[in-house]
Amino acid sequence: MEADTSRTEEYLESIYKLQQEQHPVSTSRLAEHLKLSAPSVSEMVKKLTGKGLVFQSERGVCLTDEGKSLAKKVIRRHRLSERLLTDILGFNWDEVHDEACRLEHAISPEMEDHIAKSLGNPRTCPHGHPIPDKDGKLAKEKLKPLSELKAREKGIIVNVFEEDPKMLKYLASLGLIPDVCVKVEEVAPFGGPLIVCVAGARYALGREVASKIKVK
Amino acid sequence: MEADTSRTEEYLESIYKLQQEQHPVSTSRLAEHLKLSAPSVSEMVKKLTGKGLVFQSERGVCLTDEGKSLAKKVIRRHRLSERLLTDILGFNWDEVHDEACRLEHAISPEMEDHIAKSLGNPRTCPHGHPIPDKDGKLAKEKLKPLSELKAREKGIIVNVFEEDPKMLKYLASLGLIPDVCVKVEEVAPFGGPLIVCVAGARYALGREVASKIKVK
DNA sequence: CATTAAAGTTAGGTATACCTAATAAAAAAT
DNA sequence: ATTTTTTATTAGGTATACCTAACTTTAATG
Ligand SMILES: [Mn+2]
Ligand SMILES: [Mn+2]
Ligand SMILES: [Mn+2]
Ligand SMILES: [Mn+2]
Repeated sequence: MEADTSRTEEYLESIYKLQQEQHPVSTSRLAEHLKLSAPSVSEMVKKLTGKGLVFQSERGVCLTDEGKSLAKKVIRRHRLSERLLTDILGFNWDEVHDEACRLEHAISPEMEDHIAKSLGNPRTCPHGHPIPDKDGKLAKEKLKPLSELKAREKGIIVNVFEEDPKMLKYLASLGLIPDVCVKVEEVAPFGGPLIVCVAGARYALGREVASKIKVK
Repeated sequence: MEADTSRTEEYLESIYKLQQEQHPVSTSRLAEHLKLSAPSVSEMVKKLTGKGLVFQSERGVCLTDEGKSLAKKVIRRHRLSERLLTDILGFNWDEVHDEACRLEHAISPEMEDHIAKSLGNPRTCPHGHPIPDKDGKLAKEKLKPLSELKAREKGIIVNVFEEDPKMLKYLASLGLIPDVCVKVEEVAPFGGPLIVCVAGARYALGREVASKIKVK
């Protein structure tokens, strides 16, 4: 039962996020996401294994139940922080990720409760991702990336799997934010762009970008 | 121009606060306030000296101009955090110190600005201490401890120099909070208690406690 | 199948910030 | 003026979390 540091939290958070895209998380992806060298991550993963927070399968790192639970606590604090920053402090959605990534380690359970209460127990972060509740329960919906819609199909944006401020700013400038209805007008062949219609306007969106936007 | 860590900030903050009570700050007082061993503090002070943030005089540690400036930035973030916690998130004044002491290191200049703006540029923290402005300017008033008032003298509480939650809770329960008018009814001799009148009620207050309450 | 490339780990090292035990210096008390 | 006490520092050590360079293992490719 060793003390848990903010670095531990940061690793677990990253592993949790990455495993949503691809299940066992490779050391190299983790290192890239955390902007650390591979050996640093390799070493830390060993320590996390020792603490019973992760285990290493054939193809990569997996969270244990305890690790998953801690990760969700961190993610709850992260997403509540983001909401605090946008809804109360007037930040834009593209400015909150890094800020929240620091705040999440400085927030006590009491502050977490106060934020949740003040915000009226929000269900999602500004990017549309669900906020785990106190028991770690996470609402999961069946979503598909916008890039998989066919021509003339419509969808409502649920979330945006992206943390790069520039990309987020760009998406917001097109009105591609949660709860907005998008219609795919055309899909260019050979992995080409999508022509989408948002609030009456038409835009060409690269596949890569469109794959980050999850719709229902 | 080395990177500045949260520990550096914490030391400078403590030194700044302690020097207000007694100018050059002794290693032992600093160690006690930071809840660290004397050798740890001794060592860290040497490092801070190397960074040009403090210097050691005959009787103790003093902040350089750069150290003072950094300390005031930390204190600004601390006090703005406290205000955020009480005014927006609904904390009581006795619950915010430790929380703010962690938040202050996780807040960017942008967040600092957003908090200040959202709160309407508050001039003081919930305990009545002035919030340094962006340029480090600090409003200073001539105050005296409540314990120095004579019988039948009145004062308005400006601030409470105390961070212990229990004490703060006690003071709030008596209504001894900033902007409240207190009248000293009697002063018991030989360092005995003061009988004070607050909002029509009468209380006996120890000298020690009364010395923490600054009035004008 | 052999070679090359990618991914992961070991080895050895650094910086930061803490600790206890021992020692030195300064202040207070006798 | 000694002795005692307090205060400060040095010495030696630990934990955490990072690094580069070198090596090993695994996967991909000709
Ligand atoms: Mn984070
Ligand atoms: Mn988010
Ligand atoms: Mn602090
Ligand atoms: Mn305060």
